[in-house]
Amino acid sequence: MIGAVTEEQDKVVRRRGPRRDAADNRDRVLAAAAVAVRREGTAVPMATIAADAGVGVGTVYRHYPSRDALLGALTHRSFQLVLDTARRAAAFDGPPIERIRFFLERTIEHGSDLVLPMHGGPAPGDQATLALRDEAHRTLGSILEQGRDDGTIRADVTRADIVSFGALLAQGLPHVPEWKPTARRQADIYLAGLLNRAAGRIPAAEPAGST
Amino acid sequence: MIGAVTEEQDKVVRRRGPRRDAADNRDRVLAAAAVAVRREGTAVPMATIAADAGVGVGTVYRHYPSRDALLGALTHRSFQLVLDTARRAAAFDGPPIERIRFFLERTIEHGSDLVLPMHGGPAPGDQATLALRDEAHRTLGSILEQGRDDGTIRADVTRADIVSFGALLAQGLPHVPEWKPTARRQADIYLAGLLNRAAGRIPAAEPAGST
DNA sequence: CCTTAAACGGAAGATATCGTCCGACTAACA
DNA sequence: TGTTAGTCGGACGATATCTTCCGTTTAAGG
Repeated sequence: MIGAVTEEQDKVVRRRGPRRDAADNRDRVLAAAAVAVRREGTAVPMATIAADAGVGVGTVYRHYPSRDALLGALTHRSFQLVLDTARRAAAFDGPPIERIRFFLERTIEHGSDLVLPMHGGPAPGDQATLALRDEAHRTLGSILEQGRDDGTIRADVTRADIVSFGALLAQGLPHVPEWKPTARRQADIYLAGLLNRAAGRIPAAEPAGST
Repeated sequence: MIGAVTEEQDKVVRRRGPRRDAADNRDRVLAAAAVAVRREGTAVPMATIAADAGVGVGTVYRHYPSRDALLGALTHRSFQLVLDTARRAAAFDGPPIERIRFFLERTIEHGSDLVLPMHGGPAPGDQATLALRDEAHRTLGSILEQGRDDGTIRADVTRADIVSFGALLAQGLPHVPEWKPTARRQADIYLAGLLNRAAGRIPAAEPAGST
């Protein structure tokens, strides 16, 4: 009996992996959706996404059974990118303010890959994505605390402030065609505002390589 | 003959003014549209707007013959508010940085009345609205120049920076329910970043009027 | 090369939304 | 109060978009 059961399970568990074309199309649909959603909003026709991805509508619906599923996948991917960026920022070699700068600049560069703010963040039931978001917030929070502890960053700034500002920059303004340069300027001004004025200009430590 | 013609023209020219109920409904539709568009995006069904305004769809279409006309009216009104705010800011009694603060705070307060950034600014052919926008930009620019001239504001900041940031704050983040407090914090940080650090606190040169 | 499970595209029925049209209603003026 | 131009609401036919379904095509293992 046990042997037979094992064989059956084996058959069920060892299903073939996904086909190449399927995996490719899945990615292309997600990428096309990201661009289309930023361009036309979340109500963009599925047919448009399919056409942009170079596949049929049927293929879109096979990979993402509904519009919500597709938007959910988009959101998940966005938060993956945000968390990844936050972690790289935390590992960046430099004072806290420069880590935050790193985070904001990278976020701006991601551009149309970040679709999260446009339709309300993670769905309340999407635990996986919520976990990603929370971890990203925590990571950013730890950077901020370093800056508060060493006195270089205003003590009244919260991690929610940084996160909100990053989301604002990622979201952009629909009617500004070349958003990135503008976003970089905004970030520069904002970062200056983050510094603790009372601290004057800290001795900049060593010019570099003082790790 | 001339007399007869004059009489006819008189009849044509002296049409009655708009009826009370018509004027009221017109305003209610615009107000409802502003809220609905911010809540659901520019693709919000006209029926929803009509219901929110407490009128029939026919009434919406009579006042605004198409969705574009309605969005155009929304945009026009938004820029009227922005220009008005900019002018009040310019007349505000205080140093340039406080005038800019006044502008940003007022812009945040307007909240859902400002719908402009969500669908791409004024239509290219809408001269009246474009003029409103340009005048608002100029007004803000003059405030900024005062700050640059007296050395209190960073010289590398442009009026486009201020305008973009204001638009960002007005736009908000869809998934943040209580946006205004967050926006006020962002503005506070940004304003700090606007100040000219090198200037330290300069002796204010001449109090003013040295133009 | 052959077999087969899986993926593909797009036609088609079901829905949702649009914008028009017209009979009923009412504010404004005499 | 009577007249009437102007306004109101919402039903309706046209259009747009959604999602499913299935015959055809293809990647991958034997």
